[in-house]
Amino acid sequence: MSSTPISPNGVRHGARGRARREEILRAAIEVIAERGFRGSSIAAVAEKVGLTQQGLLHYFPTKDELLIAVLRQRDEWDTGDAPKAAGDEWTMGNLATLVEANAARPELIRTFSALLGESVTEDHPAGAYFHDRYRGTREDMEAILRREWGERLPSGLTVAQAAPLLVAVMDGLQFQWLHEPEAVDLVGAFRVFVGLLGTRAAE
Amino acid sequence: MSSTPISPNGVRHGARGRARREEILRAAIEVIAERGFRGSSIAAVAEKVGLTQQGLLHYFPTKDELLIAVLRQRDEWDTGDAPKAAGDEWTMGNLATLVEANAARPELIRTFSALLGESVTEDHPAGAYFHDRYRGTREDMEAILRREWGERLPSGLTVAQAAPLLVAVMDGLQFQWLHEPEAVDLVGAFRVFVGLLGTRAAE
DNA sequence: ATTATCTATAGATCTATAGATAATGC
DNA sequence: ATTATCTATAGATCTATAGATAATGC
Repeated sequence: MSSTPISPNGVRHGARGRARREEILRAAIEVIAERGFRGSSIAAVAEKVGLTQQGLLHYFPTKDELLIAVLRQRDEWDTGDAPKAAGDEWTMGNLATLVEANAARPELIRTFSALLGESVTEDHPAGAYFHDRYRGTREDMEAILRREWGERLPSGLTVAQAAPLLVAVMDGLQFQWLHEPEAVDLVGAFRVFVGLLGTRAAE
Repeated sequence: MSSTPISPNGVRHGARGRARREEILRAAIEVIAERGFRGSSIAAVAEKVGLTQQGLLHYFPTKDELLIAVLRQRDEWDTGDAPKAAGDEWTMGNLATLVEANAARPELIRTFSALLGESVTEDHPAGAYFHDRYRGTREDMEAILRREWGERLPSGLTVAQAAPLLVAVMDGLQFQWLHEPEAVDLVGAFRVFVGLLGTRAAE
């Protein structure tokens, strides 16, 4: 029995193959940022890494499986590179730092936003991913808010009320920022919102 | 000289044609809600109204022109049907009512959200539209906020700070709501946010 | 005349399968 | 042996143009 790792699609890969897969995923993220998922062809991704379309299909047997892998990888490069020190819990503070880091990687944001848009259409291969992700993200936000302020924020909102708003503000600001980066201060606006949540309401 | 109105693409239409155009736009909105723009074919739209693909192209000579017309029409059906009495100014109150009305028309929201996502990709035919729309919407929000509370809101934010957040919350909540309508209270969450903006901060 | 539709069709793509060949790794 | 790639190709689509025909409106 070989101990060679098996990728989610069952194909075995050595170190060489693993590097190739990552290269392909990087290219796929770029292509999706440019044309969305439905609008992009696997041939365009293949060309970017110097493969034929059929060569790429050796690593990811279908276009949908490539997308699933992209979503996983994107997540990792996004939150994985996060400024959160190992072992530390997330806090409102480093959440803002994450937004700051994102602002430096517009292609990751563009890919995410394009896929988020497509994902609301019927039978989209990213539909389940976003459905689950949102549920999880709201829970994560609740945990962070609770750790920071307890069940009720200084502004008077409950964590259950604030969490979806926090997620909405992050997603929504990204769209405005992608369309007009000069006019929208992604990080600044996010900080203002966090400040609003944490401001004590008058009696 | 005929007084027959001329549509944006230069084709003349009588009452018959105008009704047909509207029928096509309604079908296009449905198809885009299902498959996005890049993912949908004009043939699918044509079939919905009982035309051949080539028959549809008589009314909208290219797929892109169909999309532009869809965006215009969607806007009209959205804000046009708004609960704002004729002549009245927009207020925070009927903004919430607009969100309420939207929640009853998920297909319009789905079309909007899918197109918004696609629009951040390169050379997308809706790119200019969304760019301009965001700029305009932020200005509209600033005007509404200013009318309601003056240059500084009770919470301490300036209208310039609050406007992009207001837009972001609306867009962002819609995505969460489309993915999990049972878990996200679109109208309720929006109202909570408006309340947050209008809550007086403690000294 | 003009408007509304249709048939026919060119010319691009796109995904995925089949099967060959070259390179690598025990 | 297994992995990495390639050529060939089937089978679907998709947009848009050309040109014919039927219906409608002054």
